[in-house]
Amino acid sequence: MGQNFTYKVDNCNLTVENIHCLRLDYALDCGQSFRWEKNNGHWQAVVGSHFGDLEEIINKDGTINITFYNCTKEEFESFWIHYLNLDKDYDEILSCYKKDKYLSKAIDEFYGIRILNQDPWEALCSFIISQNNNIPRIKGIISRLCEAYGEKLPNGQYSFPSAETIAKLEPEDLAPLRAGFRNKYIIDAARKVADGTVDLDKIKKLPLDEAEAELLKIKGVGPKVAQCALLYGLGQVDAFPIDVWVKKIMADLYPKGLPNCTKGTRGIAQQYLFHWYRNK
DNA sequence: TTCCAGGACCGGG
DNA sequence: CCCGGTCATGGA
Repeated sequence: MGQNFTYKVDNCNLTVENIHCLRLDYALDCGQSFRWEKNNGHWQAVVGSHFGDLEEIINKDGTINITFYNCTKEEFESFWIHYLNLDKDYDEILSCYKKDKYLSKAIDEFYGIRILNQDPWEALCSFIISQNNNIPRIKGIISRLCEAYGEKLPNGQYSFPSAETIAKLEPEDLAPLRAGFRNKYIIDAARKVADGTVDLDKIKKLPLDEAEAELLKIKGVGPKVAQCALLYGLGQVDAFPIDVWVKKIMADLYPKGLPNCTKGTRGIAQQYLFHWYRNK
């Protein structure tokens, strides 16, 4: 059970039925991705070279459909399933978490959070920008970065600029982003990714500690940013970013550490606990 | 005005 | 190794 969704194509749109554990309001706006916007009930963003235009519909029986506007079967299968992790059985993972007092509360309130499979470079760059910063400003900086150096799509939206594009710039060139001291970090990351000093594809397959060590070669990437990049962009579901909130959660609620049931998927537990604790 | 935001760097002890 | 100050920016 859990991931046995079905979908049908109607004209240019594609509707997915019987989706378990995905609420767009949570998954797309829980501090893991900074480009999604909700317009008239539609969640919209450029992701890679794709423009996502998603709408969630709650049926009378409580089940949830999601319509992907202007989306082909091929695009859905080759891209969106992986991006949204639709083939991962979250119900099975969460059913195990429910034995824990606080995780079960977080799940009751925020069922539908998912870890996205974002582009490695975009996730890395975004979380470099996130350091000592707040979410509205992070979104603004990333938006200006895309407008300045991304590719303009036919619909007028901009893609996230490649590491190769950013690598050719100097920190001063990024002044209009108003990212402050992070400019030099963005450039250093882009250059090391572009020239292979930091090989993101290789890092995907490394054990967590070795993967983190590779990312720490970048100036401006510490443990927190590295774990975020690993969790949100490099497919490492056991990555565990510790920010001020998670630090509080661990001290207040889990002085002896997270329960065993989170082993292997600690990043998912982290996301539920983070969102729950921050919102209360 | 001061404080704070999903941190990291740097210097000194 | 660990500690505090510092770093840009802008909203509260």
